[in-house]
Amino acid sequence: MLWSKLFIPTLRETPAEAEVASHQLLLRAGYIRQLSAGLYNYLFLAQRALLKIQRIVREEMDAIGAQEMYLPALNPAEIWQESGRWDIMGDNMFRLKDRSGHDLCLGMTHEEIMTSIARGELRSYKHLPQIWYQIQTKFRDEPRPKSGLLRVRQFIMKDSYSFDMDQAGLDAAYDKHFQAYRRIFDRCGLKYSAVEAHSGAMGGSQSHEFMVVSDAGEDLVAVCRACGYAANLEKAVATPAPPAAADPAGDLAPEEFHTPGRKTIAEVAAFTGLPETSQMKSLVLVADGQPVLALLRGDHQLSETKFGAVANDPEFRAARPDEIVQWFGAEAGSLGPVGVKNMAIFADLALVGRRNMIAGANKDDYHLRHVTLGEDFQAEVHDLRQVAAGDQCPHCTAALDIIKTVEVGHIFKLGYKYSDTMGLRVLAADGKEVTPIMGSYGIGIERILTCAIELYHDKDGMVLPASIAPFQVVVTPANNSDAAQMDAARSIYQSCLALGLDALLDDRDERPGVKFKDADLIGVPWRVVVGKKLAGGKVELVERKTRQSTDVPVADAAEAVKGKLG
RNA sequence: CGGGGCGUAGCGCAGCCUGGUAGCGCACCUGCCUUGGGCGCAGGGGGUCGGGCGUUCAAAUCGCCCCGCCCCGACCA
Repeated sequence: MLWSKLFIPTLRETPAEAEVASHQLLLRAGYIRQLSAGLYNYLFLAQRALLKIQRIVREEMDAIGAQEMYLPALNPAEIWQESGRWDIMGDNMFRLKDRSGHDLCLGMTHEEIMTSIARGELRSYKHLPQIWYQIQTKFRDEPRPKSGLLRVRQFIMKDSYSFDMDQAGLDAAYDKHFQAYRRIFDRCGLKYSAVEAHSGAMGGSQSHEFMVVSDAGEDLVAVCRACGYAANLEKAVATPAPPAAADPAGDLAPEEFHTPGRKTIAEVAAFTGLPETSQMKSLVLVADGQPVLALLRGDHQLSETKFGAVANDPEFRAARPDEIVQWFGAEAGSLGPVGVKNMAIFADLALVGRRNMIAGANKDDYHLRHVTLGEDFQAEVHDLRQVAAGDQCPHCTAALDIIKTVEVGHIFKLGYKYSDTMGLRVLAADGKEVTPIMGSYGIGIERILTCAIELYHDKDGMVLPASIAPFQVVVTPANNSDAAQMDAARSIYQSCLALGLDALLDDRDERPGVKFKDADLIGVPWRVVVGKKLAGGKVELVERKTRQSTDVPVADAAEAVKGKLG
């Protein structure tokens, strides 16, 4: 295509509202423009790159036998009410009414719709297995859209759903997706890792997230550099560092002592001269309308995901100050488990085997020493704590790192949640009715582009992998008013097209510096410069990534580019 | 939702404290010039100063309310 005819509004300066590199470059390179918070216009270049990504996704999905569909984004409330997600999704779902007052919503994912298709048509085990997918726009009323295309309210998602007769079938569908995802992200040039993930409260038995390491990311992942263990922090397990001080030995009884004004773990540690690891942290939470006391080692953090799963209420909340006073007779700085009878008590694993710790006395400005789990109070023991950097890897005992990542894909075994609640049944070979088992698999299309930019850019712009760059090569005549240069450039451009390359001819009447800057900015992987060396029959072939330049004869230029692109 | 910041030409900003003519750089248009890393000269166009109400002879500037956007914490591809 001819650059002079295209709409590629590059910016010399970085717009003030953009913080992360990919957002800045997408704006500067003329890929996108913002319409509103979390809503972006994808201009020509973005659309081209996204189409290339979608093509790769399509090819790999088709290769595992998945069938593409196109489904409504506008959904009736009823189908979401059937699965129960009309209420669960809360404010994250865009809702509206039609002219006759019926409730509708904009789809966030398509489990319900896919299941509704299946239950109407799949009748026999002979119809299974099936893998269905779509590449479509999804809507989520994000509490906080941010970071350019990383977290938005309308985005393109590839989501697929598998239907199988049994667990073994699901395992096979899951594995097919795992392999297909590897091929997709490899072809898009991403550096990523598949990590064990939390599979949600309902039914999920196994789950992996495909994560790209990036400071722009919001997901924390615990990784072991020694053995390769990697897990989302929501799910990660590890052995905590040992307590900083040994517990007092002996079968001691709890003993009250005065701690005036000491409310936080740190204040009590300073006051008693004992480390935070010698204390029990008491948190009061309300799950399913019932109060729960959660106990952790003083220096540990509660994992909200783990607690939500254990308490069977992912929407749990912290207790209000007035509730705490009502239930404990003391304020939040002086709470402990001893004598608590009116609620469930959950203790974290790290408290097992500990003796004679410090805890609140349920009396303002007083704490207890010599508190021991199982002797001075009883509790259900669960894994409640969030893993911290420096904890020991559960597989090899090396120290874990915690890194920031972006989730580009997520696969998980749904189980029977939708097929069961929405009444999907087929007849098995023995004539008995069976509920098929499902899997659900997503990929964020824009996130692939965003992550590629985050991973591959320099001070001059994007350095996109050729597989997803909007153009593979740009032919740049240095001086438009030199007819010989223009003729040669046009001829090379035509040859590139004839070889099937995605080529761009920068025929703009601009100075060479402008053309070079723009080409660098938008991230075209290869550039053919037609300039002074034309007198000697040569043009330059320049690689965006390395800046390496080689001279090639005019007649060979197009073939040379094709060779470089493989 | 809680906390913080910002809103003046397409972009980046100054002006606001101390009220009185709306300004700078880039971009854009015209002409000349120039042609290997965002050239130079000359001329020119473009503004509800986010919106509303108020104070004042007079408001971008002071006060109140609202809206929008960005950033930090609770959610997801």
